[in-house]
Amino acid sequence: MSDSRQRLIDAATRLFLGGSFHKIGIAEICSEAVVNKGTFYHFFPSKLELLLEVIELYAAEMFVKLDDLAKSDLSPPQKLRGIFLVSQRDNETWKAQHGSAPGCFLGNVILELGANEPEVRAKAKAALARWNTAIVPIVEEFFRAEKIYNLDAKDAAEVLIGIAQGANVMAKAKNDPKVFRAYGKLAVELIRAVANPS
Amino acid sequence: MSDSRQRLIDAATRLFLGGSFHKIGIAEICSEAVVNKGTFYHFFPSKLELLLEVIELYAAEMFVKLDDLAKSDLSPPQKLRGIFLVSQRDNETWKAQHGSAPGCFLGNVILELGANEPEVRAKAKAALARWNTAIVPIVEEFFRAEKIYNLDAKDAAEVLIGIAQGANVMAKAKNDPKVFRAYGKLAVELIRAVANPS
DNA sequence: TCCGTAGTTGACCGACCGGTCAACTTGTGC
DNA sequence: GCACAAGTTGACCGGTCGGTCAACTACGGA
Repeated sequence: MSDSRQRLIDAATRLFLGGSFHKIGIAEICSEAVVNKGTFYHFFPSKLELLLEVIELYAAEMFVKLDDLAKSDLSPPQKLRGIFLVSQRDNETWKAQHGSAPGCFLGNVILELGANEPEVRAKAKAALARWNTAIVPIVEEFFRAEKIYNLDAKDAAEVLIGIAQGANVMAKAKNDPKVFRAYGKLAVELIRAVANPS
Repeated sequence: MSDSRQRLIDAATRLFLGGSFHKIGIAEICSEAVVNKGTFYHFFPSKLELLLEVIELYAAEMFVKLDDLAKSDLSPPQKLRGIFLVSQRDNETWKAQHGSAPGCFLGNVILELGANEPEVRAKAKAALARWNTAIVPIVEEFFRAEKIYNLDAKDAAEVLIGIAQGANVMAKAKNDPKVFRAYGKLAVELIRAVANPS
């Protein structure tokens, strides 16, 4: 069994995250994967099809991280903040290796292609929905701990994802993954505030 | 006096917002602006240089909108929420004409080019800082109205911008500008909550 | 009227784009 | 040992990329 296909996916994941879909050429992906162009088209019908697969895998990886977080033994508020720390760690790791905070691959893809590639947007939307299901248990646990009964966990989870996407934009703009810490802290207060309006 | 230069900027603004920097070619910009390629390079040394100018103008336009909002006679909480309604209206207008929510041009540019083009990132960072100065009066007014004395208006303004960026990502992912309303509502509660921690 | 400058034109450049293809090698089941 | 599929190769395709350039026109000031 050849691993060319996997090498192509790995290479594309790295290159797309570090650059952008339209900037990275197939030749570059093949070069990074040490594979010939013909082999690329043996495994993928088009560059876009490869992207869809990369999105899928990125989404799955992130889902696992969030799921692990949900199953961890951290305190409920710590878990909530942990959602942001996951992104922070990813950004820090990448920046240490490449010099720039990359943001969230899903957010990058949505903003670059969301308006013109319906398949990409649909895939990204589905990925966000999956992340939502990973976060809901965290939110529910937080609700139980804080005796919050008047909020919908799914709605809250979605807002958290949105704020995390915003934090990714700011982290990339400032090239500083530390911004996530502030947003994580605020998110906890936000949920409490919405549950107990003044 | 020729208006070719302005037409090029207008065309590029439209095309970049609807697509992405790397996807749009100079030929396409020239075609949209009804200008020859040679003329393009008479006014701009490179495609990137044009982008920088487009960013500048987009940032200035948004600054005016936020500044007008600050000077309006809306109530303090309404002004806070208005920050999000500005983006919502922009997205709605564009979607009505082109079918897709475009997000925020600044966010789009940051995620696509922020990691690889230091000039772009610097420009975008500066633009975010200018928006911050437009929002600070809104936040300060809100602080006065709510008798909040323990928070820094500049910090709060920055968080608001970050959340608005996140809302733009979500709006583009769902192709639904209505999401802004929820984030605007939440932002008000968030500020209150951080000021009065439980 | 003439000059200089600003603006315009479109052919042209080499490089690269995404994608194709027919020939070839390698691995597998029988 | 053979057949067949899976995988690999790299030359090749038309088209487009960002950018250059020398020739040309339009126009305001002296």
